[in-house]
This record gives sequence, C-alpha cells and structure tokens, in this order.
Amino acid sequence: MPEKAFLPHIAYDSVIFGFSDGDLKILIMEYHNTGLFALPGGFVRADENLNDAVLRGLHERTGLTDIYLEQFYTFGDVSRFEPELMRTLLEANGIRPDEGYQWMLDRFISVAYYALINYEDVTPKPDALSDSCEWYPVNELPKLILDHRNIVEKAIQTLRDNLDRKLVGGNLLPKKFTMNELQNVYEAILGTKLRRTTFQRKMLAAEVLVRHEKLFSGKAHMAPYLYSFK
Amino acid sequence: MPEKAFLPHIAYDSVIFGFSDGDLKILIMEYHNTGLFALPGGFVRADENLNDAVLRGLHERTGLTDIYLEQFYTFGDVSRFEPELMRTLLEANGIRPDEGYQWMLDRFISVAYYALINYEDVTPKPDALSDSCEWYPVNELPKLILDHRNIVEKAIQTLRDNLDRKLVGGNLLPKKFTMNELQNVYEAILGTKLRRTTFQRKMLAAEVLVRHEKLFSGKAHMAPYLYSFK
DNA sequence: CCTTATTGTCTCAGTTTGTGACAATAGTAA
DNA sequence: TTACTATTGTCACAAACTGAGACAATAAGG
Repeated sequence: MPEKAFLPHIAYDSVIFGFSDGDLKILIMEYHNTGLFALPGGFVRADENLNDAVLRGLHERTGLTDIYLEQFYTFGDVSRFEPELMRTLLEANGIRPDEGYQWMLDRFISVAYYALINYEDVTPKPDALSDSCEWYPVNELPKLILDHRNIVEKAIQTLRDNLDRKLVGGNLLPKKFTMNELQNVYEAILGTKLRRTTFQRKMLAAEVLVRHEKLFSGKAHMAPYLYSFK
Repeated sequence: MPEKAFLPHIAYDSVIFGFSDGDLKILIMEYHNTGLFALPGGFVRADENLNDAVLRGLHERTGLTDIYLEQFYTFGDVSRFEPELMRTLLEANGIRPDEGYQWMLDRFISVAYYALINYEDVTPKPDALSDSCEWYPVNELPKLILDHRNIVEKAIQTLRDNLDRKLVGGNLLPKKFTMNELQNVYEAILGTKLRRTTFQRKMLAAEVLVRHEKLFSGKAHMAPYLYSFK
C-alpha cells in the first residue's frame, strides 16, 4: 500500500443496509485483535473517481456490482482526528507506521454513503484488517469507533426522508416481492406500523409496481400477488 | 500561505443565494486578468472543522456571521483535475507554483455548501485572487470553471427539495416581509407561479410566522401585514 | 363442506387542496 | 365628499386525498 496510491486526508464510509427477519440491518466490521467495530470504508486512489472508489469497496465487501448507492454527507470535524486509535488498529495488524503507513495516522475527512442491497444476495467478506464483516440490526449496534454512530444516525434519517420521495425501499428486497414484504421494509425503516389498506393504495397509485403471478405459500389463506418495480 | 496550513486535496465551494428584483441570484467571483469565473471557495486549515472553514470564507466574502448554511454534496470526479487551469490562475496573479503553491495544482475534492442570505445585508468583497465578487441571476450566469455549473444546478435542486420540508425561504428576506414578498421568493426558487390564496393559507397554517404591523407603501390599495419567522 | 387466516377492493367520513368570490382597505381623481 | 382602482385577507365550495373499517374472495386443512 504505497503512500502515493491514495489521496491523503480523504476517506469514505458506507452504511450498507439490508433487511431480514423484519429488521433493518447494516454491515459492521470488527478489526483484528482489538474488539473495535467500524463501518466499512476505504480510501480513494489518486486516479479514481470518488464514487468509483466507494463502488469498488462495496464490491469487495459484498461481491455485488449493481448497487443502489447515495452520498449523503461529508464529515469533517477535527474531533475525528484520533491518531492513537489508528495506531492501535495498525499495530494490532502487525503494521508499523514507519513502513509507509504514516499517512493513515493523519486527519481524515470522510464522505459518507448509504447503500441498499438485497440481504439474500450477499455473503459479507472482511478486509485485510478485519476479522469479520457482519449484519447488525440498527437497534443493536455495538459501540463504534470515531463518529461512526453519528454517521449511521444520519444515514437512517436521510433514508427516511428519501423513502417516500424516491420510493427507494424496493432495493432492499429481491426482484419480486409481495405487498406485505414491501410494507415490512417501510415499517422497519420508519420505525412505525403502517395501515395495510392505505399502504397498498398508495403504492399502487404511484404506478411504479408491476403485478406478476400469485405466490402460493402453502398457508391456508388467499395468496398475495408478487410485484416488481418498473 | 505555507503549505502545511491547509489540508491538501480538500476544498469547499459555496453557492451563496440572494434575492432581489424578483430574481434568485448567486455570488460569482472573477479572477484577476483571466476572464475566468468561479464560485467562492477555499481550503480547510489543518486544525479547523470543515464547517467552520466554510463559515470563515462566507464571513470574508459577505461580512455576515449568522448565516443559513447547508452542505449538499461532495464532488470528487477525476475530471475536476485541471492543473493547467490552476496554473493560469496563479500566474495571472504573479504567483509561481514553486513558491510553496505547488499543492494548489493537485487534484481536489470539493465539498459544496449553499447559503441563504439577505441581499440587502451584503456588500460582496473579492478575495486576493479576484477582481470582483458580484451577484448574478441564476438564469444569466457566465461560463464557470471546472464543474461549478454542475454544482450550482445541484444546489438549486437541493434548495427546491428542501423548500417545503424546511420552510427555509425566509432566510433570503429581511427580518420583516410581506406575504407577497415571501411568495415571490418561493416562485423564484421553484421557477413557477403559485396561487396567492393557497400560498397564504399554507404559510399561515404552518404556524411559523408572526404577524406584525401593516406596511403602508403609499399605493392606492389595502396595505399588507408584515411577518417575521418565529 | 366447513373453518381460518390473509388478501384485494370498496365505502364512508374527515381532512386537505384547488379555485374563485367578495368585502375591506389605502390611496387617487373627480 | 364621493367614486374608482389595485391589492389584500378571508371565506365558500368542489375536488382530491387519507384514515379507518367492512367485506367478499381465496387457499389451504380438517
């Protein structure tokens, strides 16, 4: 990792949302031998678009290429600067700062993105510095380093704000889904229960859904239609 | 301007909105002896919060301290990198890159903010590299350097999206204003005419306005009330 | 064939929004 | 003083939208 390969002082962090078991979840990494948890993030190559750097990182973590991705804020407070913490992370990986990693101890400004992916499509992969990369329900996050907790809060807030405006919830589901599954996603994001009939009416009126065949679950009741987004 | 005073590779640009003569306007700077126009921007000191750097720059350009300011996007494409352009700017000011300004020729990622200010409160001041800092209607902008045109477009789009959600239009007016003036601001931002009675009803129902005395303009008709925001 | 859980649709009331009407000014002109 | 004009604050009515429940139509299982 030669110093000049990356832009110094600039990082990105990604809040990767998934949905399973009725919970909104995000991917969290745990660093080797430290018990420290953090958002997946990375650096920008000197000849690489910022957005492409994030997509590259996301691909490495999830294996996915077509990802719904949105930049939502850039965090630039001086209080982000904690060289002792970074030194701990590096040393826990047997890396000495004087081996060309000095730049990682500098102050960083971080551009934050959130991604929406289909939980089923992914087997999370840790990076070189991490033991694990795992899903955590947003209500049961471990303590995170730096201002990462703050980043998550702002990601959720932005996602809520955009939910109706951009009708973006479907990106957390498989291509085909039932109206009830879509409603569960909305409820998990908003943190409130919604009325079934009102939700269905609003979604159908938005004219963004295509109705497909019915889904027979084997249960003793009327089978729901499957839908996909146009 | 010693190199280590500022974070390299990181800049900010600000889209400073004002309102006069029925037009939405922004501040544009013209660089010395070049005919090049750009958004007001600057760099972040090594020990300064990103947001504070922007407020500092805004204060230098406008003299104002209490400013409505919002970060809206960070531009990080490689295509922003145009060292010849920056060299031209520096040389037109009699500055040689080898005098400690080499870092300004590097690739920059720019965090973009928009500000809403009261046009009447401001006498724009150019910075060291500029001949002028002047208001331009958003529909009559000169050709801007780099991706600044793009930044302006995104600022306007964000402002439109936030207009109803945050009831933010009043920041472009003096403390006290008439309902008609507020409507004119909204129309200039949205680029559409609004219905007088509907607009008035919505604003009053939002319970964010305080009604004051009437404003007598000397014209031959009923005088409107003055309002301020709570 | 009867029961049960869930779904798609409809209804009805309550609320919000679009649209025009209208009286109340604050001046000017006769 | 008395018309006359332009603009404002408010109301009235219809249209559209939303909340809340009702209900018939399933898809199994017993």
